[in-house]
Amino acid sequence: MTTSKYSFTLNSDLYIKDPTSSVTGRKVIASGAKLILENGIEAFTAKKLATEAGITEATVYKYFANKQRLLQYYFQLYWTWLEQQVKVFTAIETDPLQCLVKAVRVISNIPAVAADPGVITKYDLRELVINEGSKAYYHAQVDEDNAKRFFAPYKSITALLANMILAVKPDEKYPLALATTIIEMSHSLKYYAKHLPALTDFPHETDQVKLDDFLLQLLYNSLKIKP
Amino acid sequence: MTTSKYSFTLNSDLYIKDPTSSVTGRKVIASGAKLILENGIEAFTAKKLATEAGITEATVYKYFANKQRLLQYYFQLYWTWLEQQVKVFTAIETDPLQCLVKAVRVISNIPAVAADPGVITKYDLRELVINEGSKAYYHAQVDEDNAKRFFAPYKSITALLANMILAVKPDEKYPLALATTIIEMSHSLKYYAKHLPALTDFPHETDQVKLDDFLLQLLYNSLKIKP
DNA sequence: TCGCAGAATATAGTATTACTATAATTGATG
DNA sequence: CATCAATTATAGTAATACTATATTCTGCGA
Repeated sequence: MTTSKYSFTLNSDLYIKDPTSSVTGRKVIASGAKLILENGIEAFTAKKLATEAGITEATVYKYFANKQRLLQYYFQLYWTWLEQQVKVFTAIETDPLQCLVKAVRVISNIPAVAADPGVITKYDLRELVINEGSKAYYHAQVDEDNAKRFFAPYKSITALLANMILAVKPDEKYPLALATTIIEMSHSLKYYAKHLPALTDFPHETDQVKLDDFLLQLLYNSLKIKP
Repeated sequence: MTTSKYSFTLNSDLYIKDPTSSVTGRKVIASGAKLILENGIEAFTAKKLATEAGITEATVYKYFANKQRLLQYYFQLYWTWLEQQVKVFTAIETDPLQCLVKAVRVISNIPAVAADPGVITKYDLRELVINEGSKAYYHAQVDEDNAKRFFAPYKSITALLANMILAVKPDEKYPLALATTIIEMSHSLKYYAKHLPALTDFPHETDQVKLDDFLLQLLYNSLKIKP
């Protein structure tokens, strides 16, 4: 059952042919992620992907119409997976606050894991989304793409977190904006810590602990709860 | 003295020839902003800029090495100007809290103003930076560019806000991260309100008031102050 | 008024990219 | 064994992101 590595279904408008449906398709996904991570989406081309994957350029275009779609595929894959993770890890919690705290920890912190060659690790996928994810929607076609529901998983995890916030503090005026803030900053502060450390108080890439602490503080304070 | 429209000096590594030093250079800046705003940086080319400005493509390259540099020029122009604004508007405040509140309001809210043809309004410049600004640093060359101090103005305004935070709450553990959060969310929530309203609680573009309120709440709560 | 320098133009050219098209080959299936 | 889909090999196009160079224009000082 290699195909069911990711058991959820992604928006089929993202691809021309489902890349999980064949060995070649999976090579496209894996090599694409590797190259985008290494040199960024701007330097990434279909030709390089083909060479890396040992296939032809034409084949790449059988799966994805262009590199924007491939990026959006990773974006959707990541957020869909992360929402699942949040659900799995919070399922055991009964206390709404513990539930929320757990959710934030899951969102903020994905442990590195031994690499499975030829498959992207979640850790890599996360780094890809941290580095390039915003380009999936900071784009002239954002409204079109939104109409195609390409950002549904991102909205979905935000709504999930917002509901958890409401469960703790039912009169919170801005649950969605607060959820968005937590989610967005968990990504961008990690990028800043690595590349623009003057924008953070945790200048070392290793300081995941402080980032988690900051986000939880922000949340506790917003909900007016003593930690 | 049209030349001194922006009286501060930008990092000269950003350009090959100072675009404020000639009529042609100013046309490059104005037309570039117009086109990038209209269709995004991806669709923007030197040829289109040349046509729009009524000059030749070669001339464009006399001013900027590539479109990434032009974008970074707008980015730097915007943050430099905004920091000045913050300084000007907070100068009259003596109370640290009022000072901070004023700063957040200035950062979050730039009034639209009648267009001066051929010159970018601050309102447009802000929209450009909201839409495309993150691409100035979410880029494979971020470390190189950072070494060239291209992001200094962005760091500077963040540091300014962080110091204002410290003035109100000297024991704040994460002043920089909090300042970054306020600054970043003031931009991205505005973009989301317009394009991905499901991520916010203020779905109409006009709801600047709620965005301001959200950011101030976030700040008050983080500083544990009653509004 | 001349001559000069710097600015901009006109023109051309290159390597690369982002695709699209098509015929030939392979490989699995019934 | 025939067939059908997947993939390849090959080719081609329009656009992009520059770079180069010779020419023209413009204002300025001598």
